[in-house]
Amino acid sequence: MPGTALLRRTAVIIPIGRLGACHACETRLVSVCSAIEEHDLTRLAALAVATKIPAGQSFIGEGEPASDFFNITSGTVKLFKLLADGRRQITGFADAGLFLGLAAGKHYGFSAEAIDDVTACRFSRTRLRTFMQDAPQMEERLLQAASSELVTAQEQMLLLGRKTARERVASFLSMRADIVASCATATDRVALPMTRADIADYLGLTIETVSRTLTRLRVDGLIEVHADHSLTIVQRDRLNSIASGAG
Amino acid sequence: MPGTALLRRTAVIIPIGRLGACHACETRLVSVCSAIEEHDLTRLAALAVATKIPAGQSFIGEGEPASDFFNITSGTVKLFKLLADGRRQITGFADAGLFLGLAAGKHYGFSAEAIDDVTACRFSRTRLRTFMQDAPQMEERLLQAASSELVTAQEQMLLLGRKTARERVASFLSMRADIVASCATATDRVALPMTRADIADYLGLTIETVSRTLTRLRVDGLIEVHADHSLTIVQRDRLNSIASGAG
DNA sequence: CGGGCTCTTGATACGCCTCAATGCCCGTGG
DNA sequence: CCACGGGCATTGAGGCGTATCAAGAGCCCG
Repeated sequence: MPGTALLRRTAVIIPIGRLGACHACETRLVSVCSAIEEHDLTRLAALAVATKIPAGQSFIGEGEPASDFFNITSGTVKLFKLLADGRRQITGFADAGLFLGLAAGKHYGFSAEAIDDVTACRFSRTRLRTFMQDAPQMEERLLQAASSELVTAQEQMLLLGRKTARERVASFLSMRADIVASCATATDRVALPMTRADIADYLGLTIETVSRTLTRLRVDGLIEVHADHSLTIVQRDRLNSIASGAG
Repeated sequence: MPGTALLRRTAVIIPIGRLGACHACETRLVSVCSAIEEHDLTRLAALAVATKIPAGQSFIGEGEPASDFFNITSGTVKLFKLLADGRRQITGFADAGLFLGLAAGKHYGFSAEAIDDVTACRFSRTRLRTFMQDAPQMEERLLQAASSELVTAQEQMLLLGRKTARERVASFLSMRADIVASCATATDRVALPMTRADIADYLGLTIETVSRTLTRLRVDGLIEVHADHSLTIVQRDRLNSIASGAG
């Protein structure tokens, strides 16, 4: 069976204090906080607890009471679900700017672990709910965020249910390239902070198939793989057409 | 390739008028409208257009401007995405009470088609947005609905990425049984209004595999299949344990 | 320089897909 | 009334894509 993984849990997150830094937050423009007006930002800042999460640290466990939301400000997080025998499905990667914790009722429906060193703003759910009663733009923004995540989720279902390994990997690379493109820092290098095992568990494949598929994409001249966990997409259109099933 | 399907589109939905029937709506208690207080219901009713959608009718097309929300009041709808060559992934079935259209930005990210005869309340997105400015409970309720759909979506990703055919079918039947159980009408019969092709496209399998798997579950004494597109689950615990990967 | 981890590559196995045939149900028309 | 046709479901035989098992290379870090 594919997707075997161990769940390491240590309940240590390092709060680095209420910084009141929402005004200066680099990710504010792309994140849910962008909806908040100047005079409300100070109140929001009072709710936010800036935290550091070291690489490899698990900080949300499926089934635990859903007490907090997180807004990632740097680094990358993986979200996943497990079966009893250890098979793992990564349901998404959360990069800087992403709001985390919407997919939860009373309890989290997923687990979360930092891939590299992560900084995030933590919000108490109950306090944020109180805050939203005075700041309906925030609630509207969260609804937008949830809608956008639903679109992404459905796209991923299409990938998992109907795409071939080659199409899945092409889709993944294309997606990652879009994230890079949306950042200010212009570069043609696509960073892949996650391991092959993570990519495999995200795409519903095995490590070996991901590796072989990447090799074939490289041999076919579609990508160039670099040593530092990054790669360059040489033929973006062909990659996209493969990703959409026309390749 | 599995999941081949034709998209039939005829833009006919039959409006049967503003009924002002929100107060009496049978699905109100389970649907998003449950958040609305009595004195606001009349205003909501003025927005809702009750519509009939005949079986087989497509009424939302992926990529079209997302103009409306729908609240299903009877019947079952399938939501799906297509690849260029016709491969299809059904991302969900929407039964009575479900609110439809959250997974959309400016344009719908999916298509929708009635499986059997469907009745639904149609809401203009822009008008509903206006309504929500005075009725924040509605917005909060929509956020809840979106969260709940996200949880379901992640569960489905786990199914599509990591479960075997047997586990997928067991999960599907268990899910359907839960829906029946949540209804007032107590019965041990699980109705399957959708075809084998629909089930296959929902589970990321082929018609034949679904059929064979159902046969095996029947031979193993876990279910009884009836002639009228319904079945009975004989051993619910064993089915559940198969569904969760422990089978 | 060794140990562990990640990644790649090869040989083989297997679960599900593909292709094909048959049966069932039901609406239609003679 | 039955013959016919089309859609849906079941079942079987064989093939293919991805998983599994196994080995080795590259790399980081102590």
